[in-house]
Amino acid sequence: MKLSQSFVKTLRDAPKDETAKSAKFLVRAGFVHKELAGVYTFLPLGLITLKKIENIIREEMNALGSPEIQMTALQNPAPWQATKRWESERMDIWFKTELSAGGELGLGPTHEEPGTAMMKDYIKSYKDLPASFYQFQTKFRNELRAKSGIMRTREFLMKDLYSFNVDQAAHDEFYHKVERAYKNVYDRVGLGDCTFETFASGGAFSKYSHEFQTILDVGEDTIYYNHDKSVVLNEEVLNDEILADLGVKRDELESCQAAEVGNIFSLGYKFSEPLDLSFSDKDGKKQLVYMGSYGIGVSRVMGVIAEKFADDKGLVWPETVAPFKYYLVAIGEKAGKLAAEWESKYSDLFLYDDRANRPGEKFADSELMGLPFRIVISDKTLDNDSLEQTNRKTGETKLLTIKDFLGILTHV
RNA sequence: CUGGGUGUGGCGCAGUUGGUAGCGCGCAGCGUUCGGGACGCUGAGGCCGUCGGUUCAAGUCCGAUCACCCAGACCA
Repeated sequence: MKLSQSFVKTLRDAPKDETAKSAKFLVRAGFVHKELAGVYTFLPLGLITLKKIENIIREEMNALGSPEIQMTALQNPAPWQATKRWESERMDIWFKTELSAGGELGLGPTHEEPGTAMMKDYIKSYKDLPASFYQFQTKFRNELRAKSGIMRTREFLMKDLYSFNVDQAAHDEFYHKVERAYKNVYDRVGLGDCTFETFASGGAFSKYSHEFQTILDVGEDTIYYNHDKSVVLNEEVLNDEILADLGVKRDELESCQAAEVGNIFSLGYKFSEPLDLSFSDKDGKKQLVYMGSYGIGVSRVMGVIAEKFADDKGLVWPETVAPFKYYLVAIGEKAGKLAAEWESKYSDLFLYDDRANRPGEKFADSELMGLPFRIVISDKTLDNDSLEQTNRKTGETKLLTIKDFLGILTHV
């Protein structure tokens, strides 16, 4: 892609209303554009990054054998009324609106209710189970206070998965598969080393749930862990009961800040009962469906990655989620022609800085945008049939021959 | 929602005791530059968040309101 077509106008100074390091860089580097507090447009570079994360999650969800669908943002109040979650006193994050013809609608903050209600049409018999589906969808939450750039917003992209099983044993088996899939996701986006499955409150649904928490200074949650981090729990469940359940003592736990990047819940009959999602078992007896729900905030994960790896010069994207692998800088006329050629041939790999700016600015911007490698070709290097490759993370620079480099490209 | 703070060209900021707005960056043109955010000259761009008040006169004083930020609370 050509930088001139990427809506990138890098800023020397971050707008003063951004505080989080990640938000400052994401705005300065032209990944996102702020519309309102907690409401962001994803510009070309930001959207490509978001889609890369989305695709990693999609692959892992597909590997579970779960199909992808897309539900609606607009919500029918009826199923929410059935579960007593329509009233704003019970769910204070609703964005509600109304139909011109009369009647109220909501903008979905999550999708347990419509998902459960919908499945009444597809689950009739034990033969229809197990079932599950997932989606990527824009969620709306009327947060009292948005903050930290794209890590806590009022409109955000979420992957949510819902599972339907005949009983708890069948559910538990699927739940463990999702746990493993989530670990794969965090490994693949580069957060594996610093993300831990954490005991958390089950809220209204169950005794405990599991969250995936990424250790992060500016994270909103406090987590506690034992020496080898084999036991990690959220502060909200730090009590004698769970300490006994987990077999750890309070004084052997340390704490740190962390950001929640995913959660998995055993819902049990919490939704199937009020919405009457049931099936006929082998004896023709009616049974309630045992449910689970599993979420990953895709845009928040992007924010956490940005926050986690940024250094004082800018963003540092892991290769798996970077919008492009190479930031291409050409110095000189001959080099410019070659760069344009590479960009048109491998447009998914190169972000070609085709601006008329001086090299120094391009170098600084390449560091701000944080692509894994910067490639510099100049008429000088071309005379030696070579180019310069700089690793964004380590700063290490090496010379490669054009031939070797093109060889690497064709193997990507 | 409670408490605190901020709104002045695209971004960051200054603006004295009220007298009709300025700087840096960015942007446009010309020229010199061209491997680490160059330099010179010229130029464009602002109802000072909004509404109302006080005053001969308001960016500046008063009131209201909106937006944004921080801390807390909240957070399937």
